[in-house]
Amino acid sequence: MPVTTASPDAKQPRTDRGRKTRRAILDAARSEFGERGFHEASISGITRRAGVALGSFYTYFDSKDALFRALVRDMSDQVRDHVAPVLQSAPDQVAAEQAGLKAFIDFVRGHKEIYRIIDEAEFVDPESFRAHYSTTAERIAQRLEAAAARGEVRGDHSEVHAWAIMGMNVFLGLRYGVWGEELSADTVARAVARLLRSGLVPEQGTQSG
Amino acid sequence: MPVTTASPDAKQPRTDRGRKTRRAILDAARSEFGERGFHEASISGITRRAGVALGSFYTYFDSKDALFRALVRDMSDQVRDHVAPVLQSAPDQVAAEQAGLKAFIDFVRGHKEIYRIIDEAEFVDPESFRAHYSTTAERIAQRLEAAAARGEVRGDHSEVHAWAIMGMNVFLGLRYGVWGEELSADTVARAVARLLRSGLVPEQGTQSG
Amino acid sequence: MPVTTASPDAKQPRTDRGRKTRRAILDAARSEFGERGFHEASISGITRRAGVALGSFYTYFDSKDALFRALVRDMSDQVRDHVAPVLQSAPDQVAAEQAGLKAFIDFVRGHKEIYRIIDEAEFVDPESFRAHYSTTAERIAQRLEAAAARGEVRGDHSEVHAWAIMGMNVFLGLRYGVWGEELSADTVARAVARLLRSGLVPEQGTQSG
Amino acid sequence: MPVTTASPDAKQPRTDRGRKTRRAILDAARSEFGERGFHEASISGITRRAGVALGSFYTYFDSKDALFRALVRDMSDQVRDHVAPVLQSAPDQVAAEQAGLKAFIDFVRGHKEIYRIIDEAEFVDPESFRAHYSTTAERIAQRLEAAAARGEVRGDHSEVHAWAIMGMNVFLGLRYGVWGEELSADTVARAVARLLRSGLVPEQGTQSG
DNA sequence: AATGAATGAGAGTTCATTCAT
DNA sequence: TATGAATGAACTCTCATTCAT
Repeated sequence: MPVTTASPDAKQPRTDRGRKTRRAILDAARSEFGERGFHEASISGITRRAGVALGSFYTYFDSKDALFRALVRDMSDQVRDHVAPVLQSAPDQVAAEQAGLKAFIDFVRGHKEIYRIIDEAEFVDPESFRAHYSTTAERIAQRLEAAAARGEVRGDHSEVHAWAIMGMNVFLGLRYGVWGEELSADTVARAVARLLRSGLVPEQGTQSG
Repeated sequence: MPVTTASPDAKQPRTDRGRKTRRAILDAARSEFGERGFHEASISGITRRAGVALGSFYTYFDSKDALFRALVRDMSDQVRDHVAPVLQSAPDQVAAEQAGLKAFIDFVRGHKEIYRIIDEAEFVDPESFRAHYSTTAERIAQRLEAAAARGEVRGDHSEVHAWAIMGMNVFLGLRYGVWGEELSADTVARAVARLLRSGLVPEQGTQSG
Repeated sequence: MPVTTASPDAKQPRTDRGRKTRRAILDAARSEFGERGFHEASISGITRRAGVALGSFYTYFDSKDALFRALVRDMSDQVRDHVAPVLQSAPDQVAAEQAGLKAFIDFVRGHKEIYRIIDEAEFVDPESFRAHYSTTAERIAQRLEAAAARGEVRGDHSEVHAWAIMGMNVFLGLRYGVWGEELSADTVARAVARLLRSGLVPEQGTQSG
Repeated sequence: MPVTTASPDAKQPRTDRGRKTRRAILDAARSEFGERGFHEASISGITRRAGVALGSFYTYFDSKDALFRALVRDMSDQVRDHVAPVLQSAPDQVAAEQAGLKAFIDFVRGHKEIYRIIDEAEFVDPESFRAHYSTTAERIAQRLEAAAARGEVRGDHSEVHAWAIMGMNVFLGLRYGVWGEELSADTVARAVARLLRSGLVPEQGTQSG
């Protein structure tokens, strides 16, 4: 069992058959919650999709809530794992954010249920919801501060900037990842990078304040 | 019949007493939905808060869903009405967005339930949810395009910029309006305005790309 | 007020306006009960059809049940009033029953709601239901006995015969009055008369196997 | 899968325990619907009688309506199964109808709830109601036509005769099966048989006034 | 470990009836 | 006499959870 994500949920399967059942339930839950939302989703619907008996659910999860929490953490981790690598290899911080946004939109296009699941945590399990966004924002803020130390960006208001960037990313992911794909992920990310680099106002150098 | 607010819900009260009851139910619903969320909220809880009988609810609303929809539209309109005026008097577009964000955070601080209600529409009544954010983004995009015509901002990718700005505003409202008030609305709005004006990267003029 | 049907329902209107309102409610009730049945029918539906306010209903009727009872008695009387006259002028008893059945089917074709209303009394107000059919059967039995005294029919088992005749009439009315009109009322009545006159078996007495 | 009773209702029990529970609910429903009628009957009343939890009802039936439909079909089949055998062994068609009516009245005396249940279908599930009576009448008509081919009865108007016979049977069952037992089933059946054989009119042709 | 029947609290909704105006 | 808002008991149905097998 990995140390970092030792879960307090217990109910870990002890046999191979068990592991397979648990995995089937988790996958089914992702579809069910994604398609119908937490409240409309039902345990019986999940076990039906998973092809296991209703009662088996409680062999692996304590409750509907516990399953949902596990799923939110899982998806949150998946986003991070998908985006984190591309941040490393960028030449500067703005380029890193650009690459991150592109990777994020790409990920979202392949996992459209992520919005319904993470956003619904606001109602089902506010702690998970707060944890997800607080952690994400903090990571961005740390990157910005490191970049500021390297002189790449201004160092004031890193937290505000972090939340602003996260907000942009989330809504652009919703708009161009889930709702429509009129623009390529790359186009969107480049437009945002330019905004981050020099703002919206043209001909910066010649403006008199 | 006024064109702007003609509601298709019927069930409008015909007496003063009726109007007062309907208003009481709406107010109670705002609290109940805000505090407990749509699914945890109950009609009986709402009528208890409103001080009317359970059955009276159905004198004015067709269903729990219909009430929720009415509420979402109502709050959506309220935000717009609160923010719109301050946009007019700004000297330029960036200043307008700054004023708008400040007004928005202020509004949110006085109506913290707005997030729970509008966001939950994603699950309860996706159409309202989409309508709210699509409309909001379009309004921003139009402002940007008008500003571009005046030479105040770049005119490319107005839609992307609009969604980016809306995303920033929403998350900053959540962070500094609902979750905490460590920074003044003005401080946050100024930080964002500077980002919009000239980006995150210092000493713009001397960078060689 | 006629002596014979002095109703204990009280709530008789005292003005012309009142009489018109009461009549409107009764007519509306006939349609509503006929179309939707007693339980699906609603007082508000009836008053809506009648074009009067909900509360006005209770000015003229004590309850939904009382209205229903009034209606059953009313329709029961109407059938009788429609059928009775034709019985008088028949040359013999079988001819009378033939004329009665024809008149009944004709009446039913113009008042298809009668079955739903009278039959539903079995559930809503069993006493009305029993009263309607017992009275009808007794009337037939008395006619048969009078006819037997005149030598027109056999005199044994008049009650059984009365119920048999009533049963035939009711189901033929349902079949050829309400459900379909493939045969004329006259054809049906003549077929039944022949059955009553000489039975179903051909050439009595001379049958060879 | 047996062809004859393949029910489209799904929700069939898979264990013996389940089969017993389903049966208990059906039996309880028969009593409850018979005593109180469809609308006054309640699911909770049924499950209370059956000695199972309220929720268990929905393990085996989709709705109150679905249960009612199942019951109507069940009782309709039971009558047929009870009456059909005695029709076979009669020497001629009139004798068959006599035996059938006797069997029917006997059955009704042991199952007085059958009228309330089948008749209420007119309001709750008109299709079942029509199906029951149309099918019954058709069966009688076919018997009459076969008998006509054998020269036992007249062959004209078989459908009218079938509905007439069914109507007699139904009302005589109500009168002497459910409402009172003043006459034996046999007496009633013999009186009807004589009517069918030779009509109501005495000594055809030799009557002197 | 797996099954699926059983449980019952709790929800939204309807509508006959009352009553203040 | 007429109105229509207010009432609340009662209903059907859902589903997370438990448990005997």
